Amino acid sequence: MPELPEVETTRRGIAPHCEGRCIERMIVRETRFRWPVPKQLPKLMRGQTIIKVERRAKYLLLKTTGNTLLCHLGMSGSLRIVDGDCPPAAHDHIDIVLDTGRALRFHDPRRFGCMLPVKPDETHPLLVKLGPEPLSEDFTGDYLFQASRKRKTAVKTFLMDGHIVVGVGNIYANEALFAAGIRPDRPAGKIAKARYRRLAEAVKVILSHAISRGGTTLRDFVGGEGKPGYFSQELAVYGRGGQPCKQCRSALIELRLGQRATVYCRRCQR
DNA sequence: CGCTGACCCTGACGGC
DNA sequence: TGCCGTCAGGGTCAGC
Repeated sequence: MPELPEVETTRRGIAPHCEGRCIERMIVRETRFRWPVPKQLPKLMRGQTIIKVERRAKYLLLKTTGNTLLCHLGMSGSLRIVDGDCPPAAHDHIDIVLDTGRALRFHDPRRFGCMLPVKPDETHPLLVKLGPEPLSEDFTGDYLFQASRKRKTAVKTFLMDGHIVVGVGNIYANEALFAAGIRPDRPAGKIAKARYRRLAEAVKVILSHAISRGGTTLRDFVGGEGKPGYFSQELAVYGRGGQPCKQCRSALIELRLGQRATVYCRRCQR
């Protein structure tokens, strides 16, 4: 389940194989995604050269000499480089065939992802209202403090809201709140500035660390070159409800906040 | 405007 | 063994 580190890992994996390469053709075997793939997409992209592979939030942007391809991996998606003669397996829905003889292959069993064209110099509506990147200098504890005033929602729900900050999904929200010593169900508007500074720092440290390790593989995520990320043993709380806290050994509490599994330590998080 | 819950989808897993 | 219900999850949208 790709979160920001997985998407960034994918970007770094595919960029060297894509940048400067021409799209020979696109093969679309399935169009039913979160938003349908437009019928004219292969025709639109054929012959364009990929200039740069960028990331915004969990979206990948393949900038070309024509349209930009906006791609989201959803929950189960992956984008990897395959040899041209590699036969498609189940759920290998889209191939972007490059002039190197290889192809960028979009695999997405649950089809929560998307692949959409964006005209040059346009910003897709999906990207307009996004909050700052968590690893940018715009994302600070002071910013979180300001944005959270008068908000009654749980701090974890607040942290996962893409209008506030992008790319912090369920796994990393749980982990960052543990690292910062903040209870996930505490109302966002009632948390002091100093604690938000700790939280912003924790988000940055955890995301950077996960990127340096190639993302968190929980089930079957693979990066751009097909290499799995590190497994989940470094996670302090996520998926460990009922097990002892790694810091104080008391049993971790598991509950649901906004439909999401939430795990925390009653003693270490206040 | 803020917040909650439904929804999209398939694979994994547990119970019987 | 095999069937079936439940869960997982990001992000958008409808409704209050």
